[in-house]
Amino acid sequence: MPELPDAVVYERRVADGALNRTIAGTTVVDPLILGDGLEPHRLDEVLQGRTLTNTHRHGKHVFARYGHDTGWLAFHFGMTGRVQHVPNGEMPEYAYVQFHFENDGALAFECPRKFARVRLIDTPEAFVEAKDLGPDARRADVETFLEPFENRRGTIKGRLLDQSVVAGLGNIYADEALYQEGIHPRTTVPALSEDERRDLYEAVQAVLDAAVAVDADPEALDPDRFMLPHRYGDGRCPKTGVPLETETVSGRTAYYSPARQPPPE
DNA sequence: ACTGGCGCCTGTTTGC
DNA sequence: TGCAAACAGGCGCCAG
Repeated sequence: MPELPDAVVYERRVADGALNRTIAGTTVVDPLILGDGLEPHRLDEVLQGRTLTNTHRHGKHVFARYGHDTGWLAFHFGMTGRVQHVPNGEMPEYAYVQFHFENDGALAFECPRKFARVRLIDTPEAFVEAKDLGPDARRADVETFLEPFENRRGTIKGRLLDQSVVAGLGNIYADEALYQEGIHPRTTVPALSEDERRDLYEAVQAVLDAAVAVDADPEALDPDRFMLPHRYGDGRCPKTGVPLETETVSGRTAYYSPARQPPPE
C-alpha cells in the first residue's frame, strides 16, 4: 500500500532488519517480480556473501546499497507490495522475493498483486534520472516542488499523481492534501493561484508528516482533521458532516467533500 | 510535449 | 448463501 509514507516505513524496516547482515542467499518465487530482465540466478550471484550497507528513498522507491562501490537494490511496491523482516522458517504467503541472512531470518518482499518490482541498479541518482522522477515530495522545498507545475494544463489531481512532476504522492494522500486545501481534484493547474499552490505545498507536507507519524496507517490519522479515516469509515466529511463524494479523475477514484471543495467551472 | 485512458495481476468486497 | 462483477493506496504504454 505504498505511497511515500509507506516507503518511509519500508526503508526503516530495511535499515533496521537488513543492514550489516551477511546475505546467505536469495529465493525468487516468481521471476515476474524482478524488473529490467534481472534473472534469479544473477540476483543470487550478485548478493550472496554481501552485506547491505546503506539505504535511501526517493518518492515511492526504496534503495539499499550492497557492498562498497558495487551497486544498489531498488524496491518498488506497486499497489500491494511491502517488505518485512521475518524470523527463520516463517515465510509469509506472498513473499515472492526473499533475502536470507546468515543465522538471522530473512527480508521478505511481498506483493500479492505482482505489480511490485525488485531491481539491481547502479545508483539511486541514475535511476531517478532514467525513470524521469520529479523531486521527492517530502524533501523538496516549496520552489523545487512547484517548479514542475509551471506550464501544466491538466487536473491538479492528475499532476499530483504524476511521478515525473513530484515523486511520492499516490491516490489517497493526493486526495487528502486537496481536501485539506479545499481544492476540487478536477481543478486544473492553471486555475490555481500562486498562493493556492504554495498552500497546497504546505498541505502536502502536513499530510505526509502526519502519515509518517502514524506509520502510514491512514485509518490512524486524526479523524477530526483528516478525511482518510472517513473514506474507510462513515464516508462523511469530518469538518462539515456532509457525505463524501467520488469522481473518476485521471483514471483514479477521487474522494472529496462537496461542501469544502467546489467543482471548477 | 502533455494528457487521459487502458491493461497488467490477483485478492477482497459488492451486488444480484 | 453463491457466484460474477467491480474494485483496489501504481505504473508503463498508447493514441489523440
